[in-house]
Amino acid sequence: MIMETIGEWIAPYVQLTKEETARRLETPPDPALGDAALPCFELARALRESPQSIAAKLAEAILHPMLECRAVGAYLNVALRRERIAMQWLEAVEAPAFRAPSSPRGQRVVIDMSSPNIAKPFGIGHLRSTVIGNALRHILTADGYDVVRVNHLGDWGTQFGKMIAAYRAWGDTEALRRRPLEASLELYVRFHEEAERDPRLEDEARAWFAKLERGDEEAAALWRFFVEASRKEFRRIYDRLGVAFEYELGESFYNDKMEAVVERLQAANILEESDGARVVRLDDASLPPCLIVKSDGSSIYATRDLATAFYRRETLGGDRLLYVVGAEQAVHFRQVFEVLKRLGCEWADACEHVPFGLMRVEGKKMSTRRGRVVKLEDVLGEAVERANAVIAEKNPNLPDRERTAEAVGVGAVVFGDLKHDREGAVDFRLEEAVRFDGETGPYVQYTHARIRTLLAKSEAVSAGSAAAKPSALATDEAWALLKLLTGYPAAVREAAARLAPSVVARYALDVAKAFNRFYHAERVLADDPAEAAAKLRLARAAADTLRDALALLGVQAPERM
RNA sequence: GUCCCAGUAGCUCAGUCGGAUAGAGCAUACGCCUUCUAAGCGUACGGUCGGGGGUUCGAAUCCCUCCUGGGACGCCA
Repeated sequence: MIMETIGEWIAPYVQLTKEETARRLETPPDPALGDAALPCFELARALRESPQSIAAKLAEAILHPMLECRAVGAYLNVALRRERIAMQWLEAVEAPAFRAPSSPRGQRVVIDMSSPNIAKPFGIGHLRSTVIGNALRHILTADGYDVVRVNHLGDWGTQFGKMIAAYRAWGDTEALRRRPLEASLELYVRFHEEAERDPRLEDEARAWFAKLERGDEEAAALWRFFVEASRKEFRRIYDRLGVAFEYELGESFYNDKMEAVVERLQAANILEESDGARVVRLDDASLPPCLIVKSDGSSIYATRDLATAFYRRETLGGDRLLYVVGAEQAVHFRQVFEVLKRLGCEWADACEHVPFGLMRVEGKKMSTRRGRVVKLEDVLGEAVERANAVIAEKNPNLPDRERTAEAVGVGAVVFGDLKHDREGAVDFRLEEAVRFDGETGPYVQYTHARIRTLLAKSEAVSAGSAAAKPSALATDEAWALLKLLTGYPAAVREAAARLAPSVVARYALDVAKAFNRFYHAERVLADDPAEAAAKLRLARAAADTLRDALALLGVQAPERM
C-alpha cells in the first residue's frame, strides 16, 4: 500500500509507469531516511547520467504536497508528510473490509492434512501437517478460495496386517480395552522387534492385510475396533487445537475405488509387469517406477493416492489439490502427479505437494516402530501447565484462568511451529515449544490482551471520544506501527501465494513488537483528549489486526491474560 | 551412486523480483515498574552470510564447483 501510493505519486517524474516505479521502490535501511527509497542505478544506465545526479535532480523536481524528497548518494529517499496522511491511513486500517476476506475466486482448494495413523498415538510429528494445513485453510479462505479440509486418516495398509498378526500372537484384550492406543503401540513395537528375529512375521502381516482387503470378517472386526478407539482420541486433540475437517476420509474409503484406477491405467496402456508386481515406468521423467499393484495382488499407497486424487477432483470438485505431507514423500508425490499426467489429466498441474521438514526429537528421527514417539497431548499438557503457573504468578486474580492457560499453552506450541519456514527440518525441544517470551505466540497474545485492557480502561475514563489529532500518529513509534498495519492484506496475499503460514506469524510478531515499542515510548491515555483519541484508535486497529492474524494461524487471542 | 532440501551471531531463525552500515529472539552483562498488564522496553556483547570461482556499478540473494548435514531412491506410508 505504501509503495503503491508513493510510486503513483512520483511516477510522472521518473518517467516510468506507476507499477514499475512502485516495484523499484524499497524500504530504506534506517527509518530516519524516509518511508521509501528509489535506487537510481538503473535509471542512470538509461539516461546516461550518474545515479547521484539523477537522484539529486529528482529530489529537486518532485513537488508533491504529501512528500518530502532528499537525495542521499545514488538513492532518492522519500518521506511522507505524516500528519497529512495519517488520518486517511488510520481510517483505511480501521475499515472492517480492510481485513475481511478478499472477493471469492470461485475456486475450490482441497487440502490433504493431518492424516494420523490409526492405532498409533497422535505424535508430535503430526502436529506440523495439522497446524500448517489448518492455517493454510484460513489463509486461502482469506485470499478468496473455497477451501475444503480432508483428514486422510492412515487407516489402511500393511500396517494393519501387522497389528492383526501381533494381536493374534500376543494381544491382551483387557489392556486393549482400557488403554487402546498405548496397548496398540506396544503391540506394534513388539511386532517389529520379533520380526527382526523372525522375518516370516512380515509375510504373515501381508497375508492378513490381503485378507482384510478381501473382506475377511475377523480381520474387519479388529480393524473397526482400532479405528473407533483412535478416532475418539484424535477428536479430543483436534478440539484442543481448534481444528476441524470438512471430510474425514481415510485410506480405507478408497478401498473399493482402486480397481477403477488400475482399469484406467490399463486403458491408457501404461501399466507394466515387473518382478511379479505391476508398475508404471517413469524413466523418461527421471523418476523411479511407480508401483501400483504388489506381487501379492494387494494395493499400495500410490494406488490409493491416485484414487484419492480422482475423488477429490471429480467428486469434491477441487480446482487445486494440496497435500500437506512431509518432505520425505516428495518423490512419491512427483510419481503420482506424473502418472496422472500420463493418464491425460490436464489438472495434474493443479496438484501440489506442500512439503514440510521432518521433525526429529533430540536429533533422532521419530520411529513408531521403535516406540520412539513424543505424544502431542503430553506436550500440550506440559505447555498448559506452565501457562497456568505463569498466570498464577503474574495475574493471580485473572478470572477463567483454566481457559486462558489452555489458549496460551496451546497457542505457544502451535505458533512455535508455524513461525518457522515449513520446509526446514525441526528438532523438537520441549523447552522451545513451551517458551512464552521473545518471539512466541504468547508474546503476541499478551500484546493483544494488553491492548484490550487498555481499551476497556479508556471507556471507563471515557477517553477517546474526541476528534483524533493527526499529529499524535506522527511520532516515530506511532508512525511505524501505522505503516505496518497497512501491510496486513499484503502479508496475507504473500502467505497464500507461497503457502507459507510463517509469513503471517512473522507479521504478527512485527506488529506486536511495533506496538510494544509505541506503548513504552508514549502514553496512550494522554491528557489531551484529541491525542488520546488518535492513539486509542491506533491501538484498537493493532489489536484487531493481531486477533485476525492469530485467527489465521488457528491461535486464540484471549481478552485478558 | 542418483535426486531433493538445508548450511547466516554461542543457540533458534528472518532476510523470494540482486541494492545503502547483514536483522530478530534466546543466552550473557547492565538499565527501566509511586502513571495505561515487566509474558514488556532499552543498551552492550556477538557474523570470513559453509569454502572457492564467476556474472554485475552492486551478491546472503543469480550461475558453476566443491565441502558438510538431513532426507528419498519398488512390494511400509
